[in-house]
Amino acid sequence: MGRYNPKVSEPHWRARWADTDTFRTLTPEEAGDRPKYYVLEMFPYPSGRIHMGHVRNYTMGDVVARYKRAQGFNVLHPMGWDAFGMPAENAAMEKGVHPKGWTYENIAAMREPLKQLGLAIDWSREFATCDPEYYGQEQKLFLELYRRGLAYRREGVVNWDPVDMTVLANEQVIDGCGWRSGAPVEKRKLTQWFLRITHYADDLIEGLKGLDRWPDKVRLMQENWIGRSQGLRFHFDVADGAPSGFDRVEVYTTRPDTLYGASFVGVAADHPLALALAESNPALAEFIAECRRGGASEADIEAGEKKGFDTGVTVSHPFDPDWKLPVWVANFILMDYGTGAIFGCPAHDQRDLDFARKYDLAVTPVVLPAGADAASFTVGTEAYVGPGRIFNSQFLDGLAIEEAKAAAIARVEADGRGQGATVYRLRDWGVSRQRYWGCPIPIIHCPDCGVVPVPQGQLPVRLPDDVAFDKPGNPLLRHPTWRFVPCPTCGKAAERETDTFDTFVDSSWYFARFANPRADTPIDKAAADYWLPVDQYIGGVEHAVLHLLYARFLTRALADDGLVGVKEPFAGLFTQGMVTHEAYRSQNGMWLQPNEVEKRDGLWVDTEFGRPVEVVGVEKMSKSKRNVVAPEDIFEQYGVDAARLFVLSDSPPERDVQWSTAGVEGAWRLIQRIWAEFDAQPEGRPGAPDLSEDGLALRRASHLLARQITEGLETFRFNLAVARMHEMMAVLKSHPAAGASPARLAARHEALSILARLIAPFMPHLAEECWSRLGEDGLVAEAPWPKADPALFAQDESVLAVQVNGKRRAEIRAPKGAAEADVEAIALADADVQRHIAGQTVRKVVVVRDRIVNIVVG
RNA sequence: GCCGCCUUAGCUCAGUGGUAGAGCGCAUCCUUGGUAAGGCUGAGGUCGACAGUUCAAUCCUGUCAGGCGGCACCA
Repeated sequence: MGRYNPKVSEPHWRARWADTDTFRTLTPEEAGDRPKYYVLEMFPYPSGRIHMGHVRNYTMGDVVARYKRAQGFNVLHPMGWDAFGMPAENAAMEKGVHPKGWTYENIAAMREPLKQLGLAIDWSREFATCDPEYYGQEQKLFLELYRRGLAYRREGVVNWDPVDMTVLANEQVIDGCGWRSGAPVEKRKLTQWFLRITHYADDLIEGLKGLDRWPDKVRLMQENWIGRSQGLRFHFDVADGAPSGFDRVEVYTTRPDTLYGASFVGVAADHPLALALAESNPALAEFIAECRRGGASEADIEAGEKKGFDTGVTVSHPFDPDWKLPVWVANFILMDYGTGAIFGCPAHDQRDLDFARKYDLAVTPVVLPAGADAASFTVGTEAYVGPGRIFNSQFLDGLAIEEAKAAAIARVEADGRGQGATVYRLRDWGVSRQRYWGCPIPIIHCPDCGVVPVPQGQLPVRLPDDVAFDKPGNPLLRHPTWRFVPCPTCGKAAERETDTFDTFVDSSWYFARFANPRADTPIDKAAADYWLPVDQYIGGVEHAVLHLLYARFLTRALADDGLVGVKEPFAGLFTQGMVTHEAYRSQNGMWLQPNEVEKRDGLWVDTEFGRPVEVVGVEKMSKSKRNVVAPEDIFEQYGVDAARLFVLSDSPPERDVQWSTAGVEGAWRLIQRIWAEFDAQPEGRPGAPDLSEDGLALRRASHLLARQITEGLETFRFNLAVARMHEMMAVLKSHPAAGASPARLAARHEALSILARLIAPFMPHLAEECWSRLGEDGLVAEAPWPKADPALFAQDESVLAVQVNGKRRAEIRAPKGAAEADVEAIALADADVQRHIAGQTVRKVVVVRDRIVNIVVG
């Protein structure tokens, strides 16, 4: 007899797993006919500390990995490090440490608590993206993309983060600010490397349909992000006033049906026509400069004020050469979407209407809502964007919108003025970063030969160790020797590319590298063919667009090159919620840590002085609010299994879970209760359980539990599985070992054996201790998953509720599957039912087999 | 503004077209040789609001309200 002591048991069993290499992944040959299962959690950035979010993420993956192992799968469950990135350089600048040393020390510091979590991981496959063995292979992949034209270099307007002194992808700009620094982003012109993700825009959308084990939400977000739209691309002929060389204005529209409602043509401030006109028009030049300044500011976007400049240029309407439209430069037109020019149809587009009202341009309705009168229908301050019939539109009159679009496109195409087109919001992925701590782009710039790839034999291009961080900007650019190399082609003095990759490149293929992380090619095709796709990927929803879209893109690019055999890297995706905690603020406005406050007489006070403390709300654990609970402290106090159990138990996995002391104590108590039942069981193996009454209820409960927990695991409802464990404890308690008959003891033994295996994915250390206490052979981690015996659920009698006019009035027993007429007779004969239908006419009786009877009277 | 999700006990959440549930918390009592405790019993619900479909709605449909998330001058 004794309490379960995680401090002794947990290290013991971890040592056993390590000694026996329990979680080593089998080679395909070893696996034989075991099916493969690849479960992966998004690998961590090595910040140096693990947090509760890691605990939750990796525990979830571990639950899946252990469950699938028990089911006989050959499981790949690896771990690595997303190790390049800004924080290492910030640490270098702030503390004078080298990014490399800082990163590897952090990895070492995080590896220990992760191992302490008891994760069923094959650690032999571990790598960090900053290992030259990894990024060297990444350089090979890039050169392959370059060879195929999927990587290219061009000058472009980029998002420049003035704090991090680097370029950001569009996806990394949030509300006009850098996603990491939070500083307002500036527009700059730079020559950058891009990956041609737009080449796969259609396929990335189409592929979403097949991802039926992804959250709808994430698929929707990706679809919106790619932003496909169908429309018409065509040109207006310039009628008058344009500089030479500009005899056309190319526009894109999704509403060709409204062409007869056009009242102006608008171009972006950076449109070539606008720039050409500005050369001889100072007022226009000033307007363009103003657009550039204001365009980035959040307040202006918020206000949404439309501003324009009439260029004096006119163009001819495509359907009527005599109809002239003015060309305006407008601040709300984006140069990098479509053609950077539009035609304005104020009656049916709110932006165009705002603009037209401000500058007093014509507003001609051409779509007539059903029931409206063509003679009197007008548009005031709200554009009409609903359905209707086309009018005021010559040959389009009377058509529905979709018909009119087709007709207008057909006419424009027949006239040779343009054609139907698909346009995407998605833009190519800029991957150049002006940083040191990233994968060097393996390119040499030669004054004569231009862009020259680093030859395969000279890879990897290693980062130099001797760099200085005393100034902002990229140390590679300032390095005295590193970048000066001879041109591989002509041998003349040349320079290395000093930009490094966006770290999202590193994480776009690591899952494929795990198939064989020591291969001397980027991806071991045979191993990747065996393991990919990842069967279950788990991570935060914050990566719904960035990481997951890049990974899907790169996998397609690699598949087209025959390097991998699948287009979709992640067959199943689960996005888990955050770990939150109440935040506490003292009277003087200081944030207090959870371990600095306590509840006294129902009020929160600070522990030291007993002064009242305000509970500010439940927020994501963060340093700034100081509402952080360190996993290591919890491991120390309650054990690893209690921490694992708690992050799985209180909320559905996709939602946020609120960390609380009461919650982890509840987890601790469940662990003790489970152990107490094993501890109370007499040693030795009783005979096989029989169906005698003394053990039947217990047998039913344990087999039902097996069914329920299996279902909970299959559907990612871990919190439900934990709730079922709680219920099982009540059943075990009502069938105690003390004074039990042999039949009950046998049923208990069976129930406990099932229970130990069922809890193993959740509380692996406790499960081993229980398994061992029960006298079962080997490790529970090697034991097969229990199967429920359906025969136990068969019952010969069912209990039915009886309703009268929809209200429950009685309960009757009837043979299982009894005929409706018999059940009806039993129900009508029931004393309680008689009472409720007395004096009324029975109008109808509804019998739902084995469930309920409803008697309608009146 | 557009799109999506959520709303069930004090809290965190299950659940089902047919008898409303769990954990935690709370209250009462028992135990104090299982003790950083254990146990018994109990209270607590207009299933966000309204309307519709149905013999029957917490569940299906619609409208509204509140909360959360994503996108946002994308032509």
